[in-house]
Amino acid sequence: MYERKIAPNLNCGLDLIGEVLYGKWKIRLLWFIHIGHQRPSELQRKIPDASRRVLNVQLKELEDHELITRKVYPVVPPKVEYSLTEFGKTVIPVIAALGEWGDKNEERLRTVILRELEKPQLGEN
Amino acid sequence: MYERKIAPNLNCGLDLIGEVLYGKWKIRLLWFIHIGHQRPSELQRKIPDASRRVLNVQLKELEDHELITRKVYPVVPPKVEYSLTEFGKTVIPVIAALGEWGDKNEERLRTVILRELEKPQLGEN
DNA sequence: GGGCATAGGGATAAATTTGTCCCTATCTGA
DNA sequence: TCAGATAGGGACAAATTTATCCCTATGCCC
Repeated sequence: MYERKIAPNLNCGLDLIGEVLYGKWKIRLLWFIHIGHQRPSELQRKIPDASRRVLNVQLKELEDHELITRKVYPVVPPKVEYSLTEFGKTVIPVIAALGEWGDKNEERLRTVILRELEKPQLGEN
Repeated sequence: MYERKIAPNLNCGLDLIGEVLYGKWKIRLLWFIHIGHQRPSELQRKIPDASRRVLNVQLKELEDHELITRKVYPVVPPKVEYSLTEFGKTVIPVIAALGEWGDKNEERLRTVILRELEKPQLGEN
């Protein structure tokens, strides 16, 4: 496992929430679990751009940070279900606010984002 | 300048907002500009853990994404002031929600975050 | 002049995150 | 028996982000 060489900043609320939500797929994972997709294979199908490996890693971190719980059913084939903890549920409105802002401004965001992606080779000196 | 090799996902609002806010210092920059620290040197003093270089890069991206504007005063020594655009102002409540959640749960977050940092060498098998 | 503050950029290195590949294990169904 | 679904981990590579170092330029102050 990777071991940090630089300590994180934990000065303010923004630093703290960043430590637990910052991760390419974490917010999506929380959201999908929230709306009822609780099994790893389901989540992987919902987020096909993420590799299984990374989803597992990020799920583990969410679990370590007490935002979700992992319940293992002693059956074969294995069955695992993730659920939001009470603590995890409290962060859902914040994620919803993020998503709403993104949706509301979809067109504009798409424009400014794609503009940067499409002409990186033209210097603007 | 770094050129992406993998296209970003722009499927939903969460992807879109991620493209413009994802960056170690971006949220902090927006916040500090919001509360009145508008000059680069001021921002650098407010965020001493970030290198000047990276703050400049991230400010440039925020500007490209139309969240802030950069006003240059033709004086010597140089003077530059960043301001939120109208668009940028609309994201402030979302950032505030993030910060509030972090502040409200400060103690718990600090606990779970530090727990992971402090015993990475003890296997849990 | 020398040093500091202002603002910023290029080249490159380091840190961190994310992805790929391959392996384990069990039961079901063809 | 062999393939596929289930869940997951180790080793390693690639991508991406962030930091470091050094450079430019001007005016002020001592």
